[in-house]
Amino acid sequence: MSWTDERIETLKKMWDSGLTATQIAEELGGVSRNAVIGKAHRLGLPSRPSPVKSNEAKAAAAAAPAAAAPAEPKPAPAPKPAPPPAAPRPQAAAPAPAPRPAPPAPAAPVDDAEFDSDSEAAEPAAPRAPQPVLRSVGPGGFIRQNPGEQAPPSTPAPPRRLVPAKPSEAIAGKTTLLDLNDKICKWPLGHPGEPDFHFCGEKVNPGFPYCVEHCGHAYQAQLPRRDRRPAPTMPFGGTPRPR
DNA sequence: CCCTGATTCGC
DNA sequence: GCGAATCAGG
Repeated sequence: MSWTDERIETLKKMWDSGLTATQIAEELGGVSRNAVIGKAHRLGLPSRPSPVKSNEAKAAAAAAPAAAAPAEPKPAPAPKPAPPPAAPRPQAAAPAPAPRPAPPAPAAPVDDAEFDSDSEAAEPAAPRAPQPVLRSVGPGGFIRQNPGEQAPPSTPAPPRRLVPAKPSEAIAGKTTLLDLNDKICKWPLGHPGEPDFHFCGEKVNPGFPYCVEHCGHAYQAQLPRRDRRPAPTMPFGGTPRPR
């Protein structure tokens, strides 16, 4: 399989949606997850929380002893033909202030307790809210980071597809991956790979990856423990609606 | 073990 | 440019 324009586009969007390389590979078909990752990097797509610590400082010595390392534990920073002006290794790439769905976490129980105007100001309309301890919940009931907050290296474990990729052309008028862009709500509905998997598609709340409505679901103040329910776990995109 | 993404390097 | 092999952390 070759990287056609459409396939690249799909890759970008799925990558941006926080899907794992494996999921993307399966969805695209004909490619391995390595291919997806390799392509993603070649495309310059933003790095995502990887299990591997990003030791920028010491990373130098961690080159590639596997390929050809006879027996020379020479940690000497091989003076490679380093480009004079530019930085040697653009390892630290932390641009996207935009939160992305991923970190699984003890689903934050969200009772249908509404936030009145006189209550906590957890309005999504206030992206730069001074509140430091304002957690939010992502599409699977995942704890999310606030905009501008760099994600701690939490293990991304988006729900796995349980069904093989299907042609899935049963969806018409639905917002598919191909329809995603910076302006529309990326709130996923259904599971990737399922015939009816699609995205919200509403206009996003500026500064957020979701529309106003889904921001309301995604960004909520952490409720007091006492008010939590044991496990209101919500499957990936399981029709997030107030209970 | 499994998973993940990052990186390298032969093609 | 591509991606298998490999690395490395969780």
